[in-house]
Amino acid sequence: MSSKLIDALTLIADLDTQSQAALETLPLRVVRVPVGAELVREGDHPSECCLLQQGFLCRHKELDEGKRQILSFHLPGEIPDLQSLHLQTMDHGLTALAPSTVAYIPHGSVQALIDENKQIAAALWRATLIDASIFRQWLASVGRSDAAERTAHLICEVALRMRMLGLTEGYEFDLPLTQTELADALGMSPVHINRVLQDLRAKGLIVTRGRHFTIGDWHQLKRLAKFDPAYLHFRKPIPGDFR
Amino acid sequence: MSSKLIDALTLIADLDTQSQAALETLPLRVVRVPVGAELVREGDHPSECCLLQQGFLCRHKELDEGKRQILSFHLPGEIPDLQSLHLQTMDHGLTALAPSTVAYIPHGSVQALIDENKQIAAALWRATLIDASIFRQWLASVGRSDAAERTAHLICEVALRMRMLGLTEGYEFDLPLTQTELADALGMSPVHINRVLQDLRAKGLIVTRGRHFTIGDWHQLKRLAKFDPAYLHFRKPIPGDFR
DNA sequence: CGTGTTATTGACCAACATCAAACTTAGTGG
DNA sequence: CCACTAAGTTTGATGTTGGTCAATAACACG
Repeated sequence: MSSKLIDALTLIADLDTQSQAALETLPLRVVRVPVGAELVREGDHPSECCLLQQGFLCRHKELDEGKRQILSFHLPGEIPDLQSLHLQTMDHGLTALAPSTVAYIPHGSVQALIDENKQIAAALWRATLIDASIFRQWLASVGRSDAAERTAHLICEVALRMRMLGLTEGYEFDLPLTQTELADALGMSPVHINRVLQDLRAKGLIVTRGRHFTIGDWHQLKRLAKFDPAYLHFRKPIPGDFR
Repeated sequence: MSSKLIDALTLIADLDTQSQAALETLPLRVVRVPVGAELVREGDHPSECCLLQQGFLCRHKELDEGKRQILSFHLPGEIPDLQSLHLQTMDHGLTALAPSTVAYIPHGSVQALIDENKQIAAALWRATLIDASIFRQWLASVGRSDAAERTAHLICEVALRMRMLGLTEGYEFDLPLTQTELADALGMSPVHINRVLQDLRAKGLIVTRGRHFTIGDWHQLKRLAKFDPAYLHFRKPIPGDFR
């Protein structure tokens, strides 16, 4: 079985078969977690990192008065807290937003692999740099674009990332998020995101049935979002229907 | 002469004398640049990275209609575009906000050092991870706190970073930024940042003479900002006057 | 079914943006 | 050293986006 991790890493970096085989040897402690499980907390000093195999995670910071900011979403194949390898103290939390399967990998095993395989070292570093690139994009969105553009942009991003990871076909996907969670990611209120989504639906840009999304008009959505996937730094070509 | 780079890296990572010596061997192409010089542009494919020796840089994304978001500020000793080592295409620009001295280092030389010295490899990776941590903090600030808190937070961050790098003593420092640039960093309008600054001055939290800042009341400022320096991941203790 | 969560709606309001003008400062050339 | 200019800062008036509050409706699940 070709692992999700390899799918995700080969999407952004070159890995020869030897490196891929080496990745398969990583010892995994597989755990199923329910919605709402906080895998890592702000302030923790993890000794393992966390490969998502199935499900949907987010990283988040809690602020006072119940406010929180979701910092990123994570899809199968990603290692959201790879940074803990070099940053001892977590500056944010990691939580499951859908029922998920997670594989814990001891830092020592990852470090050993990095030490002996430069290709893997580069790929993992690159993965954390792409993380950072996505933070920059979100920062620019939250700082400088309005609610509709920001929302559309997030939908474009998630849809494309899912597609590139081979998790979906075409324009349909599940976004296992409440509107409140969307709001926390986009820096807005639940009420307002509700209205924005209604707007996007009214314009035919998206269709939703519960948490199942269909993109109704990719080109319009992309244009509204001013979405340019360059910041995702994929090494594989983007499929025609998502150009 | 102990280099700024070593000051900055030993602030966040352990480097033995051998590693420090190795860093000193990096070939530097030193250039002086005026205010406004764009060292790297969005879309570029740099073959060198850029060590700031003197001055003040920022990274930024341009949006349409003249809008822009400043993504980070950079102080002497930092390598703002270290990421270009692994991300071929720049997803943002790098510009001097003060007259600066910059040392270009070929990617090849950095990579060679990384390949042969694990301590340096770890330190540089860690530096990019701290970058990312700061993006997360900015994202949370822009997304979830109000103008005054955000502004105070930025002032705390820059003041502390300067102090930790040994660029300043006490509570005084120069911030070579126009209010428009501050606004672009904080995701607000120039008019509004002006009013927020007036407020902070009126409360005695800061004193400004032109672009020279003095922190009038660190504890109050820190409290208003809800500033917790953990996200900067320093390995050295924070001086008493900045606790 | 009943209960808790999530989505939706409407009324109202606050924070912040925009616009335009006046004022200050720093830099430049005569 | 002064006048001139351009850049940056400050102010006031006004507008808008999006937040808050509170109630209702729709689901989801045991």
